[in-house]
Amino acid sequence: MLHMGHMLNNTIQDVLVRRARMMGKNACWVPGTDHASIATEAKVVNMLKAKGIEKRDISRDEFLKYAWEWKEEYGGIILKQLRKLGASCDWDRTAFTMDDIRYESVIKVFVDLYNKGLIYRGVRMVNWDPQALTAVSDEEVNYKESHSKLFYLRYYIDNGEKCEGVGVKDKDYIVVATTRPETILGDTAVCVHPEDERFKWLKGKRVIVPSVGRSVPIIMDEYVDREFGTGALKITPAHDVNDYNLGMKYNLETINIFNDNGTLNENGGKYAGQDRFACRKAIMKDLEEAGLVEKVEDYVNKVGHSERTDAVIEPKLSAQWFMKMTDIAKKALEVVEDDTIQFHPEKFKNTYRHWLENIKDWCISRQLWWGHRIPAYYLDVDGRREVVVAETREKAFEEACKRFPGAVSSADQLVQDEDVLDTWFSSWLWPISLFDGIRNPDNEEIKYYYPTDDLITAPDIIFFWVARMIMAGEEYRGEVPFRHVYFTGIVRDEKGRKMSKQLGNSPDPIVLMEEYGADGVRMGMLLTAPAGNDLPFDVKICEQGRNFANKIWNALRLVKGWEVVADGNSANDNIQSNAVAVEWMEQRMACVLEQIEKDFEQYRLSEALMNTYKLIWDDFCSWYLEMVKPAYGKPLDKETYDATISIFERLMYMLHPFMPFVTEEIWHLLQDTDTEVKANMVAASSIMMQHMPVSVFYDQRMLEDCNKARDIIAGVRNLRNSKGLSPKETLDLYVVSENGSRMNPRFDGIITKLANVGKIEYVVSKPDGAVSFMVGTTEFFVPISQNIDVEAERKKLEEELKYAEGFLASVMKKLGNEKFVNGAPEKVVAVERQKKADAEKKIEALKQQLDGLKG
RNA sequence: GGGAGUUUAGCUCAGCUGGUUCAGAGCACUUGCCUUACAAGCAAGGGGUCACUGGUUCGAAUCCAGUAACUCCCA
Repeated sequence: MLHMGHMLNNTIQDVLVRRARMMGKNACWVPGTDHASIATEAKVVNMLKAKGIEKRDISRDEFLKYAWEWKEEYGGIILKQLRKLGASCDWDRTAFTMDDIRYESVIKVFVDLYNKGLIYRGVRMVNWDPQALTAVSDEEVNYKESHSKLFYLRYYIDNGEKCEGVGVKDKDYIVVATTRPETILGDTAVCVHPEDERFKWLKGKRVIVPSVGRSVPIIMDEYVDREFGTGALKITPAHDVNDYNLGMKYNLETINIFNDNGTLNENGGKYAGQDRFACRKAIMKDLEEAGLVEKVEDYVNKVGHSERTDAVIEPKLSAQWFMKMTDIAKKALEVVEDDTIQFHPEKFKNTYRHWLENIKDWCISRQLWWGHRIPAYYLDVDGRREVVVAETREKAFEEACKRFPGAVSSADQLVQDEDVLDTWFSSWLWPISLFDGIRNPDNEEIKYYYPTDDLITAPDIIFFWVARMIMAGEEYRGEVPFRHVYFTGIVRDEKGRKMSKQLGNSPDPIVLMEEYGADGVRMGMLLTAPAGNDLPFDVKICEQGRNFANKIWNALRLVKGWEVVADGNSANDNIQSNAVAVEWMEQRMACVLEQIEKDFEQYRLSEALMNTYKLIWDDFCSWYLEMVKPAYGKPLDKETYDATISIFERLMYMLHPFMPFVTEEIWHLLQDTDTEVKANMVAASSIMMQHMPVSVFYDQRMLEDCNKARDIIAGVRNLRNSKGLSPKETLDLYVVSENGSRMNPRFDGIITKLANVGKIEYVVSKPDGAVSFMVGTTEFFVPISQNIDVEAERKKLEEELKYAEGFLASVMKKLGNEKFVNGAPEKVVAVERQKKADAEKKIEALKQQLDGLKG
């Protein structure tokens, strides 16, 4: 099922791929799914159980048949849902980690790495998932804080007699603390620190494991943390990694007390058959009764849980396949350190480095059936068990004959390893195996598409997937698999909790899309998702997206509703200022486009979207369309109309990567379809095949002039607002100009229209019965018919004056500081001088106005 | 226990290698408008001691050190 994380991830991918496509690139986005070994196997096992079938009662082949059926039924759901989101993948390339090409690639790689000596089989302490009945890798263990108990148990000194734990005098026992009392059944030593004064007397002695009665040696090793518990540590080599290492070092006996499913085995004595947690209770009860418990404390520790089943992980000694990581990790680190691969945001470099510098060998075997079966074949050679590794049974047989002549007489005698490979052992080849680059390393596709450009992923699989893809890339292409890795945030609910199935706090994306539209949801997600930041998701942000789509739709209605006349002169008298409006909008687009291009270069998608949003809503809808909009019932000249359509069209191109559906629809409706030929052409085409506009040189001066005009318009509107004047009432505008300077007159028409001003006139001093506002250092007066509230005006002016004077004072302080004038760059000082001049001019003007009020 | 990151408006976040009136954006909020595209809207407006303390500097949201809170990763 699609969840919000998928939505976010795929929306981002789609934005990038649509943009790249519109920029004329051969953009390729291959969709695919993995086989999710553990999760899927668990589902299938449960499904069979519901049918009354136990996995152990059916053959491997039968089981796989059910698993494939399951895959066929559910495996494609996500891909189907992605289409609703608008994901513009290369759908006919859809791949699966267990389809033929990918399966063979994985096997080939395994054999190759084995032959290179990078893969080996060994008995190691692994993370055992007693529920899934498989080993999992270090990365698949989550440590969770848990409130448990610390049990203090008495280990009596062994005086050569069996100790039954009764009637023993003081000082002839030591106390050992443990969180897992059931594991005493496997204890084979007690360890203390060699420099711990408290325990020096124990040297060479032995103690009796409580209840068990086994005599074990005291060993002394610096590994022990003297501060923890009592300073004495029980050693259970079969069930703890550190204990295992000590066991190796001191040649201790290793007693395995657990079955694979977490119950006690025959070594558990009377507890055999009990679950490990039930046994813990039972054994504590018995120890209490035997007087072997010193005390029990509350204790908070971190307990490892399986990423897949959430079962408490049991360290278990078992034979597994591993991959050596040291050398390959070095290369993978280099290419990120030197920015051959860039991370966005960069901070993930730290996480990445830390992991690779402390990497351990990768446990790649899983005791499951659903997955790529390990191509290792065993045979008996003079009573020894030997292994050959080859891509097929036949090849393995050849190999066996060569290495062990006469050991086997037919391929059937070889016994294949029962285990499958970690799912990530297939995913890590993805960028290569997608283009069949493992089986056919020189094919045209892999040569063309590899290395890829962008990987979009969640930070929680940086090790599982990202790091390992880089390793595979280095190993099999001698080149990185991608140039940029964009880490998305984790989608959280409004309370900050990660959205998850268990909590049920994730909205169903499909329902959300029905409510707000796919475009609305896409925009909502992107707006709150700067790279790498967690994303506190609230369905409300989708509203903003929906509203935006609605806004654009209405703009289309407006534009398409205009009556257009070819003869400009008869159309209206706005033709001059319309031309200015068009010119300004073109400049404005070029300017914002430049910013958006920068945003994309830096993978700041939410910024790019916000800039597009403001360009369309504010500049285009609120300003431009209002500038050129003809009066009610009046037509528009064709030139302006054509320019408007062209602008509208390009804005849709810019928005298209973010909101593919509404832009596609509007683009079609914007087209001129007056002949059948044109209509057919439009119908056959798509906005996604059009060219993305690119930034061009723009006139900064013109943008500034327009900003000034916009400020003047806002000034007049503000005045209307505060004086309660209707927008319908036409006002006059007087501009104070003592030295004859003029504003750019090209915007006069626009000002008169948008501010509903009758005339603009330059004056030397204030006219009567007028209120004022300032833009920059220029004073504006608007005469109004009603009485002016002198007190209110005075208050307003005094406040402005106070601010200006305060500002001037701070500037003067700087300029009065010799160190500043001498030390700061010329430019900075000049700016301060300009500030001073402007502030003085403003203060002068304000004072005059105040004087005028008195009179 | 080790490491990394974050802290700026009610909320979510920009603010690049110190220097324009630098304290920003979107949303939310307030006021006035059913103005012939849009009330899912229009116009205008209010709002922050840049976590805290100290330092460097002519000048610090920005650089340095310490403190606090939160988050993530690893063992």
